[in-house]
Amino acid sequence: MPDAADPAAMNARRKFRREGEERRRQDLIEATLDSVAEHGLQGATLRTIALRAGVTAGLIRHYFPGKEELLQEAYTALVGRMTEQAKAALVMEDASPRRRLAAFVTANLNAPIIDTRVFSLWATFIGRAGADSTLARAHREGYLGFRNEVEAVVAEVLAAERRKTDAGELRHHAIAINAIIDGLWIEGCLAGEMFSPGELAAIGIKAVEAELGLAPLEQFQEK
Amino acid sequence: MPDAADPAAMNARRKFRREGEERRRQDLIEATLDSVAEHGLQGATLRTIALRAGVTAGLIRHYFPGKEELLQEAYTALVGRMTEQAKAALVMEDASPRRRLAAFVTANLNAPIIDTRVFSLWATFIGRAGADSTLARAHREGYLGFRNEVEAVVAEVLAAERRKTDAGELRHHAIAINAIIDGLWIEGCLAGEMFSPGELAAIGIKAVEAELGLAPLEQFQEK
DNA sequence: AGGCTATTTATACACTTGCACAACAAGGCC
DNA sequence: GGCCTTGTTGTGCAAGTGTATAAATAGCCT
Repeated sequence: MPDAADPAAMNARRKFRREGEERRRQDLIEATLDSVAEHGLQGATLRTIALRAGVTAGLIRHYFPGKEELLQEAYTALVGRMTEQAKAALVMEDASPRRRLAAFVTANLNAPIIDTRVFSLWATFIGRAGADSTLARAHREGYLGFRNEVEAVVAEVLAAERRKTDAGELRHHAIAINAIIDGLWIEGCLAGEMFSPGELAAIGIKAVEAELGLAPLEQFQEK
Repeated sequence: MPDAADPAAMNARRKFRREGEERRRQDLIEATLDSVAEHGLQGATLRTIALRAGVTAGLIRHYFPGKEELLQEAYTALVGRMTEQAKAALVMEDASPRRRLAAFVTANLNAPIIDTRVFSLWATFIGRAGADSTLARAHREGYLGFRNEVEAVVAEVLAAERRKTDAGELRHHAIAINAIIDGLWIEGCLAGEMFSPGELAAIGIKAVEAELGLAPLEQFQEK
Protein backbone atom coordinates (compact mmCIF):
# COMPACT_ATOMS: atom_id res chain seq x y z
CA MET A 1 0.00 0.00 0.00
CA PRO A 2 1.67 3.24 -1.12
CA ASP A 3 2.15 5.95 1.49
CA ALA A 4 0.50 9.17 0.38
CA ALA A 5 2.93 11.22 2.43
CA ASP A 6 5.95 9.69 0.75
CA PRO A 7 6.95 11.66 -2.36
CA ALA A 8 8.73 8.66 -3.80
CA ALA A 9 5.61 6.53 -3.49
CA MET A 10 3.51 9.27 -5.09
CA ASN A 11 5.70 9.33 -8.16
CA ALA A 12 5.84 5.56 -8.34
CA ARG A 13 5.18 4.28 -11.82
CA ARG A 14 2.44 1.78 -12.24
CA LYS A 15 3.51 -1.86 -12.33
CA PHE A 16 2.62 -3.77 -15.48
CA ARG A 17 2.96 -7.11 -17.20
CA ARG A 18 3.81 -7.75 -20.81
CA GLU A 19 1.08 -9.81 -22.43
CA GLY A 20 1.19 -11.59 -25.75
CA GLU A 21 0.13 -9.53 -28.71
CA GLU A 22 -2.92 -11.64 -29.56
CA ARG A 23 -4.09 -11.64 -25.98
CA ARG A 24 -3.78 -7.85 -25.65
CA ARG A 25 -5.64 -7.20 -28.90
CA GLN A 26 -8.39 -9.56 -27.79
CA ASP A 27 -8.68 -7.86 -24.41
CA LEU A 28 -8.82 -4.42 -25.99
CA ILE A 29 -11.53 -5.51 -28.42
CA GLU A 30 -13.55 -7.03 -25.58
CA ALA A 31 -13.16 -3.86 -23.52
CA THR A 32 -14.30 -1.85 -26.53
CA LEU A 33 -17.44 -3.93 -26.96
CA ASP A 34 -18.21 -3.64 -23.26
CA SER A 35 -17.78 0.13 -23.37
CA VAL A 36 -19.98 0.53 -26.44
CA ALA A 37 -22.68 -1.70 -24.98
CA GLU A 38 -22.74 0.28 -21.77
CA HIS A 39 -22.33 3.87 -22.88
CA GLY A 40 -22.74 3.84 -26.63
CA LEU A 41 -20.25 5.03 -29.19
CA GLN A 42 -19.94 8.39 -27.50
CA GLY A 43 -19.07 6.82 -24.17
CA ALA A 44 -16.50 4.48 -25.66
CA THR A 45 -13.49 6.75 -25.25
CA LEU A 46 -9.93 5.52 -25.41
CA ARG A 47 -9.49 6.16 -21.70
CA THR A 48 -12.65 4.26 -20.78
CA ILE A 49 -11.66 1.34 -22.95
CA ALA A 50 -8.11 1.28 -21.62
CA LEU A 51 -9.32 1.43 -18.03
CA ARG A 52 -11.60 -1.54 -18.64
CA ALA A 53 -8.80 -3.49 -20.27
CA GLY A 54 -6.50 -2.73 -17.35
CA VAL A 55 -4.01 -0.69 -19.35
CA THR A 56 -3.42 2.98 -20.05
CA ALA A 57 -4.83 4.80 -23.05
CA GLY A 58 -1.53 5.24 -24.84
CA LEU A 59 -1.14 1.50 -25.31
CA ILE A 60 -4.07 1.33 -27.68
CA ARG A 61 -2.11 3.19 -30.30
CA HIS A 62 0.51 0.49 -30.09
CA TYR A 63 -1.93 -2.12 -31.32
CA PHE A 64 -4.32 -0.11 -33.49
CA PRO A 65 -3.63 2.78 -35.88
CA GLY A 66 -6.48 4.78 -34.35
CA LYS A 67 -9.81 4.61 -32.63
CA GLU A 68 -11.75 4.03 -35.82
CA GLU A 69 -9.81 0.89 -36.69
CA LEU A 70 -10.33 -0.45 -33.18
CA LEU A 71 -14.08 0.04 -33.50
CA GLN A 72 -14.15 -1.62 -36.91
CA GLU A 73 -12.25 -4.64 -35.66
CA ALA A 74 -14.55 -4.83 -32.66
CA TYR A 75 -17.61 -4.84 -34.89
CA THR A 76 -16.13 -7.46 -37.17
CA ALA A 77 -15.44 -9.64 -34.14
CA LEU A 78 -19.01 -9.15 -32.93
CA VAL A 79 -20.59 -10.10 -36.25
CA GLY A 80 -18.34 -13.12 -36.50
CA ARG A 81 -19.30 -14.31 -33.05
CA MET A 82 -23.03 -13.76 -33.69
CA THR A 83 -23.21 -15.69 -36.95
CA GLU A 84 -20.98 -18.42 -35.57
CA GLN A 85 -23.27 -18.94 -32.58
CA ALA A 86 -26.35 -18.83 -34.76
CA LYS A 87 -25.08 -21.41 -37.18
CA ALA A 88 -23.77 -23.68 -34.43
CA ALA A 89 -27.31 -25.00 -33.91
CA LEU A 90 -27.29 -26.50 -37.38
CA VAL A 91 -24.54 -29.05 -36.87
CA MET A 92 -26.84 -31.85 -35.66
CA GLU A 93 -25.75 -34.25 -38.38
CA ASP A 94 -28.07 -37.10 -37.54
CA ALA A 95 -31.39 -35.30 -37.12
CA SER A 96 -34.02 -34.89 -39.81
CA PRO A 97 -34.06 -31.62 -41.79
CA ARG A 98 -37.28 -30.55 -40.09
CA ARG A 99 -35.82 -31.11 -36.67
CA ARG A 100 -32.68 -29.27 -37.60
CA LEU A 101 -34.70 -26.30 -38.85
CA ALA A 102 -36.74 -26.27 -35.64
CA ALA A 103 -33.59 -26.48 -33.54
CA PHE A 104 -32.12 -23.61 -35.54
CA VAL A 105 -35.13 -21.40 -34.88
CA THR A 106 -35.20 -22.35 -31.21
CA ALA A 107 -31.51 -21.65 -30.74
CA ASN A 108 -31.83 -18.22 -32.30
CA LEU A 109 -34.73 -17.26 -30.06
CA ASN A 110 -33.21 -18.13 -26.71
CA ALA A 111 -30.17 -17.17 -24.69
CA PRO A 112 -27.38 -16.54 -25.46
CA ILE A 113 -28.49 -15.17 -28.80
CA ILE A 114 -31.41 -13.31 -27.29
CA ASP A 115 -29.36 -10.92 -25.22
CA THR A 116 -29.80 -7.23 -24.51
CA ARG A 117 -26.07 -6.52 -24.56
CA VAL A 118 -25.55 -8.05 -27.98
CA PHE A 119 -28.62 -6.28 -29.25
CA SER A 120 -27.38 -2.91 -28.02
CA LEU A 121 -24.09 -3.51 -29.75
CA TRP A 122 -25.72 -4.62 -32.97
CA ALA A 123 -28.06 -1.63 -33.08
CA THR A 124 -25.36 0.87 -32.20
CA PHE A 125 -23.03 -0.32 -34.93
CA ILE A 126 -25.64 -0.99 -37.59
CA GLY A 127 -26.90 2.55 -37.17
CA ARG A 128 -23.58 3.72 -38.55
CA ALA A 129 -23.54 1.24 -41.45
CA GLY A 130 -25.16 3.76 -43.75
CA ALA A 131 -22.26 6.15 -43.28
CA ASP A 132 -19.33 3.76 -42.75
CA SER A 133 -18.78 1.40 -45.67
CA THR A 134 -16.47 -0.80 -43.62
CA LEU A 135 -19.23 -1.51 -41.13
CA ALA A 136 -21.69 -1.98 -43.99
CA ARG A 137 -19.49 -4.64 -45.59
CA ALA A 138 -18.97 -6.49 -42.31
CA HIS A 139 -22.72 -6.59 -41.84
CA ARG A 140 -23.46 -7.63 -45.40
CA GLU A 141 -21.12 -10.58 -45.20
CA GLY A 142 -22.56 -11.81 -41.92
CA TYR A 143 -26.11 -11.38 -43.14
CA LEU A 144 -25.63 -13.21 -46.42
CA GLY A 145 -23.82 -16.03 -44.67
CA PHE A 146 -26.76 -16.41 -42.33
CA ARG A 147 -29.34 -16.31 -45.09
CA ASN A 148 -27.49 -18.84 -47.20
CA GLU A 149 -27.48 -21.15 -44.23
CA VAL A 150 -31.23 -20.72 -43.91
CA GLU A 151 -31.71 -21.33 -47.60
CA ALA A 152 -29.71 -24.57 -47.43
CA VAL A 153 -31.81 -25.99 -44.60
CA VAL A 154 -35.03 -24.96 -46.28
CA ALA A 155 -33.92 -26.75 -49.43
CA GLU A 156 -33.24 -29.90 -47.41
CA VAL A 157 -36.60 -29.70 -45.67
CA LEU A 158 -38.53 -29.27 -48.91
CA ALA A 159 -36.54 -32.04 -50.58
CA ALA A 160 -37.36 -34.38 -47.71
CA GLU A 161 -41.03 -33.55 -48.22
CA ARG A 162 -40.62 -34.26 -51.93
CA ARG A 163 -41.70 -30.79 -52.90
CA LYS A 164 -40.20 -29.31 -56.02
CA THR A 165 -39.28 -25.68 -55.76
CA ASP A 166 -37.49 -23.32 -58.10
CA ALA A 167 -34.67 -21.06 -57.04
CA GLY A 168 -36.80 -17.90 -56.81
CA GLU A 169 -39.29 -19.55 -54.50
CA LEU A 170 -36.49 -20.88 -52.35
CA ARG A 171 -34.97 -17.42 -52.09
CA HIS A 172 -38.29 -15.93 -51.05
CA HIS A 173 -38.71 -18.54 -48.35
CA ALA A 174 -35.24 -17.82 -47.04
CA ILE A 175 -35.88 -14.08 -46.98
CA ALA A 176 -39.17 -14.52 -45.16
CA ILE A 177 -37.80 -16.97 -42.61
CA ASN A 178 -34.82 -14.75 -42.02
CA ALA A 179 -37.20 -11.88 -41.38
CA ILE A 180 -39.27 -13.94 -38.95
CA ILE A 181 -36.21 -14.86 -36.93
CA ASP A 182 -34.79 -11.34 -37.00
CA GLY A 183 -38.08 -9.74 -36.02
CA LEU A 184 -38.70 -12.12 -33.14
CA TRP A 185 -35.09 -11.73 -32.06
CA ILE A 186 -35.57 -8.01 -31.76
CA GLU A 187 -38.81 -8.38 -29.85
CA GLY A 188 -37.19 -10.81 -27.47
CA CYS A 189 -34.14 -8.62 -26.90
CA LEU A 190 -36.12 -5.45 -26.38
CA ALA A 191 -38.99 -6.82 -24.33
CA GLY A 192 -37.97 -10.26 -23.18
CA GLU A 193 -40.08 -10.07 -20.03
CA MET A 194 -43.24 -9.81 -22.11
CA PHE A 195 -42.85 -13.40 -23.26
CA SER A 196 -42.89 -16.61 -21.29
CA PRO A 197 -39.89 -18.93 -21.67
CA GLY A 198 -39.97 -20.76 -24.97
CA GLU A 199 -42.90 -18.73 -26.21
CA LEU A 200 -40.93 -16.87 -28.85
CA ALA A 201 -39.39 -20.08 -30.12
CA ALA A 202 -42.84 -21.68 -30.37
CA ILE A 203 -44.19 -18.69 -32.28
CA GLY A 204 -41.16 -18.75 -34.55
CA ILE A 205 -41.42 -22.44 -35.37
CA LYS A 206 -45.12 -22.18 -36.14
CA ALA A 207 -44.58 -19.16 -38.36
CA VAL A 208 -41.71 -20.81 -40.23
CA GLU A 209 -43.68 -24.01 -40.77
CA ALA A 210 -46.65 -22.02 -41.99
CA GLU A 211 -44.40 -20.15 -44.41
CA LEU A 212 -43.18 -23.46 -45.82
CA GLY A 213 -46.65 -24.97 -45.86
CA LEU A 214 -45.69 -27.82 -43.54
CA ALA A 215 -48.24 -29.71 -41.51
CA PRO A 216 -47.40 -29.61 -37.78
CA LEU A 217 -45.38 -32.57 -36.50
CA GLU A 218 -47.51 -35.14 -34.72
CA GLN A 219 -46.07 -34.67 -31.25
CA PHE A 220 -46.76 -30.95 -31.50
CA GLN A 221 -50.39 -31.37 -32.53
CA GLU A 222 -52.98 -30.71 -29.87
CA LYS A 223 -55.74 -33.17 -28.93
CA MET B 1 -21.55 42.52 -48.84
CA PRO B 2 -19.33 43.13 -45.79
CA ASP B 3 -15.89 44.57 -46.42
CA ALA B 4 -13.21 42.39 -44.79
CA ALA B 5 -10.95 45.41 -44.36
CA ASP B 6 -13.57 47.34 -42.44
CA PRO B 7 -13.26 46.74 -38.67
CA ALA B 8 -16.85 47.75 -38.10
CA ALA B 9 -18.05 45.19 -40.62
CA MET B 10 -15.85 42.50 -39.00
CA ASN B 11 -17.44 43.04 -35.65
CA ALA B 12 -20.91 43.18 -37.12
CA ARG B 13 -23.33 41.02 -35.23
CA ARG B 14 -25.24 38.43 -37.14
CA LYS B 15 -28.75 39.42 -38.21
CA PHE B 16 -31.55 37.21 -36.94
CA ARG B 17 -35.30 36.79 -36.90
CA ARG B 18 -37.45 35.90 -33.96
CA GLU B 19 -39.41 32.76 -34.77
CA GLY B 20 -42.40 31.38 -32.94
CA GLU B 21 -41.54 29.04 -30.09
CA GLU B 22 -43.19 25.99 -31.64
CA ARG B 23 -41.49 26.59 -34.96
CA ARG B 24 -38.04 26.93 -33.39
CA ARG B 25 -38.43 23.80 -31.29
CA GLN B 26 -39.57 21.91 -34.36
CA ASP B 27 -36.62 23.16 -36.40
CA LEU B 28 -34.18 22.24 -33.66
CA ILE B 29 -35.62 18.75 -33.35
CA GLU B 30 -35.45 18.28 -37.11
CA ALA B 31 -31.85 19.48 -37.17
CA THR B 32 -31.08 17.07 -34.35
CA LEU B 33 -32.51 14.12 -36.25
CA ASP B 34 -30.59 15.11 -39.37
CA SER B 35 -27.36 15.36 -37.41
CA VAL B 36 -27.85 12.00 -35.71
CA ALA B 37 -28.74 10.32 -38.99
CA GLU B 38 -25.63 11.65 -40.66
CA HIS B 39 -22.95 11.41 -38.01
CA GLY B 40 -24.47 9.36 -35.21
CA LEU B 41 -24.90 10.43 -31.63
CA GLN B 42 -21.27 11.40 -31.37
CA GLY B 43 -21.51 13.73 -34.34
CA ALA B 44 -24.67 15.38 -33.08
CA THR B 45 -23.03 18.21 -31.15
CA LEU B 46 -24.84 21.33 -30.08
CA ARG B 47 -22.85 23.38 -32.56
CA THR B 48 -23.58 21.03 -35.47
CA ILE B 49 -27.27 20.98 -34.66
CA ALA B 50 -27.44 24.74 -34.28
CA LEU B 51 -25.61 25.30 -37.56
CA ARG B 52 -28.09 23.05 -39.34
CA ALA B 53 -31.01 24.84 -37.76
CA GLY B 54 -29.60 28.19 -38.80
CA VAL B 55 -29.05 29.47 -35.27
CA THR B 56 -26.17 29.60 -32.82
CA ALA B 57 -25.49 26.96 -30.22
CA GLY B 58 -26.42 29.09 -27.24
CA LEU B 59 -30.03 29.29 -28.35
CA ILE B 60 -30.61 25.61 -27.78
CA ARG B 61 -30.36 26.12 -24.04
CA HIS B 62 -33.21 28.60 -24.33
CA TYR B 63 -35.56 25.89 -25.53
CA PHE B 64 -34.20 22.76 -23.91
CA PRO B 65 -32.70 22.19 -20.45
CA GLY B 66 -29.77 20.33 -21.96
CA LYS B 67 -28.61 18.14 -24.79
CA GLU B 68 -30.07 14.97 -23.32
CA GLU B 69 -33.57 16.38 -23.23
CA LEU B 70 -33.26 17.55 -26.81
CA LEU B 71 -32.26 14.06 -27.91
CA GLN B 72 -35.11 12.48 -25.98
CA GLU B 73 -37.66 14.80 -27.53
CA ALA B 74 -36.19 14.14 -30.94
CA TYR B 75 -36.56 10.39 -30.46
CA THR B 76 -40.10 10.75 -29.20
CA ALA B 77 -40.94 12.79 -32.29
CA LEU B 78 -39.34 10.15 -34.51
CA VAL B 79 -41.25 7.25 -32.96
CA GLY B 80 -44.47 9.21 -33.18
CA ARG B 81 -43.94 9.95 -36.85
CA MET B 82 -43.03 6.34 -37.63
CA THR B 83 -46.06 4.74 -36.01
CA GLU B 84 -48.34 7.42 -37.40
CA GLN B 85 -47.17 6.76 -40.95
CA ALA B 86 -47.36 3.01 -40.45
CA LYS B 87 -50.92 3.11 -39.17
CA ALA B 88 -52.07 5.59 -41.82
CA ALA B 89 -52.37 2.72 -44.29
CA LEU B 90 -55.16 1.20 -42.20
CA VAL B 91 -57.73 3.94 -42.61
CA MET B 92 -59.30 2.51 -45.77
CA GLU B 93 -62.73 2.31 -44.24
CA ASP B 94 -64.52 0.70 -47.15
CA ALA B 95 -62.13 -2.12 -48.08
CA SER B 96 -62.40 -5.70 -46.86
CA PRO B 97 -60.29 -6.69 -43.85
CA ARG B 98 -58.03 -8.81 -46.01
CA ARG B 99 -57.39 -5.97 -48.39
CA ARG B 100 -56.71 -3.61 -45.53
CA LEU B 101 -54.20 -6.07 -44.03
CA ALA B 102 -52.47 -6.44 -47.39
CA ALA B 103 -52.39 -2.67 -47.86
CA PHE B 104 -50.93 -2.34 -44.38
CA VAL B 105 -48.12 -4.77 -45.13
CA THR B 106 -47.45 -3.15 -48.50
CA ALA B 107 -47.30 0.33 -47.04
CA ASN B 108 -44.83 -0.75 -44.38
CA LEU B 109 -42.52 -2.35 -46.94
CA ASN B 110 -42.19 0.53 -49.36
CA ALA B 111 -41.02 4.14 -49.26
CA PRO B 112 -41.31 6.28 -47.24
CA ILE B 113 -41.25 3.74 -44.40
CA ILE B 114 -38.45 1.77 -45.97
CA ASP B 115 -35.82 4.45 -45.69
CA THR B 116 -32.15 4.29 -44.77
CA ARG B 117 -32.22 7.57 -42.89
CA VAL B 118 -35.11 6.54 -40.65
CA PHE B 119 -33.47 3.18 -40.11
CA SER B 120 -30.19 4.75 -39.05
CA LEU B 121 -32.06 6.94 -36.60
CA TRP B 122 -34.06 4.04 -35.23
CA ALA B 123 -31.00 1.85 -34.76
CA THR B 124 -28.91 4.59 -33.21
CA PHE B 125 -31.53 5.45 -30.63
CA ILE B 126 -32.73 1.94 -29.91
CA GLY B 127 -29.18 0.92 -29.18
CA ARG B 128 -29.31 3.21 -26.18
CA ALA B 129 -32.73 1.99 -24.98
CA GLY B 130 -31.12 -0.59 -22.72
CA ALA B 131 -29.33 2.15 -20.81
CA ASP B 132 -31.78 5.06 -21.08
CA SER B 133 -35.19 4.30 -19.58
CA THR B 134 -36.74 7.34 -21.24
CA LEU B 135 -35.84 6.03 -24.68
CA ALA B 136 -36.98 2.57 -23.65
CA ARG B 137 -40.40 3.88 -22.68
CA ALA B 138 -40.82 5.87 -25.88
CA HIS B 139 -40.04 2.75 -27.86
CA ARG B 140 -42.29 0.49 -25.80
CA GLU B 141 -45.27 2.75 -26.32
CA GLY B 142 -44.77 2.99 -30.07
CA TYR B 143 -44.23 -0.74 -30.38
CA LEU B 144 -47.30 -1.74 -28.40
CA GLY B 145 -49.45 0.73 -30.30
CA PHE B 146 -48.28 -0.81 -33.54
CA ARG B 147 -48.86 -4.37 -32.38
CA ASN B 148 -52.32 -3.60 -31.08
CA GLU B 149 -53.17 -2.19 -34.45
CA VAL B 150 -51.96 -5.39 -36.08
CA GLU B 151 -53.94 -7.48 -33.63
CA ALA B 152 -57.13 -5.54 -34.40
CA VAL B 153 -56.85 -6.09 -38.14
CA VAL B 154 -56.03 -9.75 -37.68
CA ALA B 155 -59.13 -10.14 -35.54
CA GLU B 156 -61.22 -8.55 -38.28
CA VAL B 157 -59.71 -10.75 -40.95
CA LEU B 158 -60.30 -13.95 -38.99
CA ALA B 159 -63.83 -12.86 -38.10
CA ALA B 160 -64.58 -12.23 -41.77
CA GLU B 161 -63.37 -15.77 -42.49
CA ARG B 162 -65.63 -17.06 -39.71
CA ARG B 163 -62.75 -18.57 -37.83
CA LYS B 164 -62.97 -18.64 -34.07
CA THR B 165 -59.78 -17.84 -32.25
CA ASP B 166 -58.96 -17.34 -28.61
CA ALA B 167 -57.01 -14.40 -27.26
CA GLY B 168 -53.72 -16.26 -26.90
CA GLU B 169 -53.79 -17.39 -30.49
CA LEU B 170 -54.61 -13.89 -31.64
CA ARG B 171 -51.70 -12.50 -29.67
CA HIS B 172 -49.32 -15.03 -31.18
CA HIS B 173 -50.48 -14.12 -34.67
CA ALA B 174 -49.92 -10.44 -33.96
CA ILE B 175 -46.44 -11.08 -32.59
CA ALA B 176 -45.48 -13.19 -35.58
CA ILE B 177 -46.87 -10.74 -38.13
CA ASN B 178 -45.19 -7.89 -36.37
CA ALA B 179 -41.92 -9.79 -36.56
CA ILE B 180 -42.36 -10.49 -40.26
CA ILE B 181 -42.91 -6.82 -41.02
CA ASP B 182 -40.05 -5.68 -38.79
CA GLY B 183 -37.64 -8.23 -40.21
CA LEU B 184 -38.45 -7.41 -43.81
CA TRP B 185 -38.32 -3.70 -43.01
CA ILE B 186 -34.78 -4.10 -41.77
CA GLU B 187 -33.72 -6.13 -44.76
CA GLY B 188 -35.21 -3.54 -47.08
CA CYS B 189 -33.58 -0.63 -45.30
CA LEU B 190 -30.16 -2.23 -45.10
CA ALA B 191 -30.03 -3.82 -48.52
CA GLY B 192 -32.80 -2.31 -50.57
CA GLU B 193 -30.93 -2.78 -53.83
CA MET B 194 -30.99 -6.56 -53.37
CA PHE B 195 -34.75 -6.63 -53.92
CA SER B 196 -36.79 -5.69 -56.94
CA PRO B 197 -39.58 -3.13 -56.45
CA GLY B 198 -42.56 -4.62 -54.70
CA GLU B 199 -40.72 -7.86 -54.01
CA LEU B 200 -40.52 -7.35 -50.26
CA ALA B 201 -44.20 -6.47 -50.06
CA ALA B 202 -45.08 -9.61 -52.02
CA ILE B 203 -42.96 -11.76 -49.72
CA GLY B 204 -44.51 -10.08 -46.69
CA ILE B 205 -48.09 -10.57 -47.82
CA LYS B 206 -47.50 -14.23 -48.62
CA ALA B 207 -45.82 -14.83 -45.28
CA VAL B 208 -48.59 -13.08 -43.35
CA GLU B 209 -51.32 -14.99 -45.17
CA ALA B 210 -49.49 -18.25 -44.54
CA GLU B 211 -49.23 -17.38 -40.85
CA LEU B 212 -52.99 -16.84 -40.71
CA GLY B 213 -53.71 -19.92 -42.80
CA LEU B 214 -55.50 -17.95 -45.51
CA ALA B 215 -55.88 -19.27 -49.03
CA PRO B 216 -54.43 -16.88 -51.59
CA LEU B 217 -56.90 -14.42 -53.07
CA GLU B 218 -58.11 -15.48 -56.49
CA GLN B 219 -56.53 -12.68 -58.47
CA PHE B 220 -53.20 -13.48 -56.87
CA GLN B 221 -53.35 -17.17 -57.69
CA GLU B 222 -51.20 -18.38 -60.56
CA LYS B 223 -52.50 -20.32 -63.53
C1' DA C 1 23.94 -11.29 -14.16
C1' DG C 2 23.56 -7.71 -17.38
C1' DG C 3 22.17 -5.62 -21.56
C1' DC C 4 18.55 -4.95 -25.45
C1' DT C 5 14.38 -4.23 -27.20
C1' DA C 6 9.72 -3.95 -27.56
C1' DT C 7 5.85 -3.21 -24.56
C1' DT C 8 3.86 -0.08 -21.50
C1' DT C 9 3.36 4.18 -18.89
C1' DA C 10 3.03 9.02 -18.50
C1' DT C 11 2.80 13.59 -20.08
C1' DA C 12 1.89 17.16 -23.40
C1' DC C 13 -0.95 19.33 -26.86
C1' DA C 14 -4.32 21.12 -29.91
C1' DC C 15 -8.91 20.73 -30.35
C1' DT C 16 -13.83 19.90 -29.27
C1' DT C 17 -17.54 19.53 -26.15
C1' DG C 18 -21.63 21.09 -23.18
C1' DC C 19 -22.81 24.72 -20.47
C1' DA C 20 -23.00 29.56 -18.30
C1' DC C 21 -23.61 34.33 -18.86
C1' DA C 22 -23.42 38.98 -20.46
C1' DA C 23 -24.37 41.88 -24.31
C1' DC C 24 -27.47 42.89 -27.90
C1' DA C 25 -31.40 43.76 -30.95
C1' DA C 26 -36.18 42.37 -32.99
C1' DG C 27 -40.58 43.34 -32.75
C1' DG C 28 -44.84 44.11 -30.10
C1' DC C 29 -47.05 47.73 -27.18
C1' DC C 30 -48.16 52.20 -25.64
C1' DG D 1 -41.54 57.03 -32.31
C1' DG D 2 -39.51 55.21 -28.03
C1' DC D 3 -39.42 51.58 -24.62
C1' DC D 4 -39.39 46.83 -22.78
C1' DT D 5 -39.50 42.22 -23.00
C1' DT D 6 -37.20 38.29 -24.37
C1' DG D 7 -35.43 35.69 -28.18
C1' DT D 8 -30.78 35.49 -29.90
C1' DT D 9 -25.90 36.10 -30.34
C1' DG D 10 -21.13 35.88 -28.94
C1' DT D 11 -17.58 34.78 -25.74
C1' DG D 12 -15.55 32.36 -22.09
C1' DC D 13 -14.48 28.24 -19.47
C1' DA D 14 -13.45 23.77 -17.40
C1' DA D 15 -13.59 19.11 -18.61
C1' DG D 16 -12.70 15.67 -21.85
C1' DT D 17 -11.19 14.07 -26.57
C1' DG D 18 -7.75 11.60 -29.86
C1' DT D 19 -3.14 11.69 -31.03
C1' DA D 20 1.92 12.26 -30.58
C1' DT D 21 6.01 11.26 -28.19
C1' DA D 22 9.39 10.80 -24.51
C1' DA D 23 10.58 8.17 -20.56
C1' DA D 24 10.66 3.76 -18.06
C1' DT D 25 10.72 -1.10 -17.30
C1' DA D 26 9.64 -6.17 -18.01
C1' DG D 27 11.36 -10.10 -19.63
C1' DC D 28 14.07 -12.65 -23.10
C1' DC D 29 18.79 -13.71 -24.85
C1' DT D 30 23.42 -14.71 -24.17
